Amino acid sequence: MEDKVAFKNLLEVQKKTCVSNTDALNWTQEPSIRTTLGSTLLGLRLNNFELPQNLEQQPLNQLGLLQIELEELKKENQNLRSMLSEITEHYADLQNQLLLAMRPKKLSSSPPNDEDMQKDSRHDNVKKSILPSWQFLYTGKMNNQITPQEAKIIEDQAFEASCKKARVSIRARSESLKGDGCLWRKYGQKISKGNPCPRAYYRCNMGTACPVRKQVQRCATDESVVITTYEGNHNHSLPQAARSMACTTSAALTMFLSGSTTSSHATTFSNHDLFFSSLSASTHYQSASSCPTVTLDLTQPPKNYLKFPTATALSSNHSQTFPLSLNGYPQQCEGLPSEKELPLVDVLSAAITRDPSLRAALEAAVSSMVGDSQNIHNHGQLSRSPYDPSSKMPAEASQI
DNA sequence: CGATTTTGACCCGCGC
DNA sequence: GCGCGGGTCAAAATCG
Repeated sequence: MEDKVAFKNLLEVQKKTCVSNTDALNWTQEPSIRTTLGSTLLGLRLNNFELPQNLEQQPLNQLGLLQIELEELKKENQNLRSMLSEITEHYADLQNQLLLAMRPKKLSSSPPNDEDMQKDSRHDNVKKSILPSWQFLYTGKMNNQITPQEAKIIEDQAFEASCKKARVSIRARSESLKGDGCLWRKYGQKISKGNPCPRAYYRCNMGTACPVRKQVQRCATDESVVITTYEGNHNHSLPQAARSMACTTSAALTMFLSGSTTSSHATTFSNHDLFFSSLSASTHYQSASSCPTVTLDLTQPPKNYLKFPTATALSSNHSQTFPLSLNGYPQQCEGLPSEKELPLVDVLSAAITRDPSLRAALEAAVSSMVGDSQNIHNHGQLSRSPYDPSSKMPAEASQI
């Protein structure tokens, strides 16, 4: 009897896991998600045929009940497979629409002049380093629809966008801050306009010539909130704590790009210092640097983010913040139909087509971050901070 | 004494 | 062209 109960529980867990992992596939083909879903489906399929060893001793009516459940699960498994193929197809369509929306801008522009040509040659090496992370857009059936010339145009746009480095900004209560696992060297401090608290500038001191920098500043309106902004990618290996943070921020960026919070991610990162359940995110251009910045707000109270992830609302006004929800609750958006009326792919494609700034932000974020997520276990965004109790507390850290 | 922080000067992009 | 503001540099100061 215990075996039967345990087996039913197993089936329930598998059902829930499978459904939530399908949710997780929304508009992303991130390998980790695909792997997770694949292994879950495989496990479900295998377990369908791996009955408990003493099942033969169960009464026939119980066996029949279990067989019925198995049949139901098989059907559900089949449905999930069809959903998966449908979602994959929608994702490819979305990619197509994104590229189509990007094409007219460059195709209608004048031919490149000498200066453009010089710029091209000057940045060829940089382009080559950007391309791999951008190339994922040219996968699947896209290969049949994008000519090499168009691909180059899009590549140019990706380069232009990624010149404005995407940054990750984290808002957190100072008392909740822990070390991010990396060594930082302070190289400057400034009083910025509109905030009496000084802004401190740090450079990663772990690797030689590591380009990663971060800014730390207390919030002007709430001094208990510390805003830490990271920029660049580490060019060296990181300790476990830094990798953990990197996974968290990179995954947040990935989810932002895919427009959903996935249960598989939530499971994967639930043990991290910065917990997704208290996360809300937005991306915007900072006035001074024109950098697209993804902001992770860890000061908000936890939300029930395990609801079915849906489309994110997208602002049509590029001078404002794009309200992007990572908690599964889209924000209503003027000018766009209700998401109850449109599938996610339509909402996203409409918003991307409508808003060039969002498009640029996506390009920049994809260019600078997707490549990192591919090496997520080797590199990281964040590491030991001046707030790490084990490291020395800089004087300005107590001021900000 | 080397490593790190502090702090004023400088650079550069942007808006007017 | 000029002023403003953000970001960086580098010499001096401080720390362990």
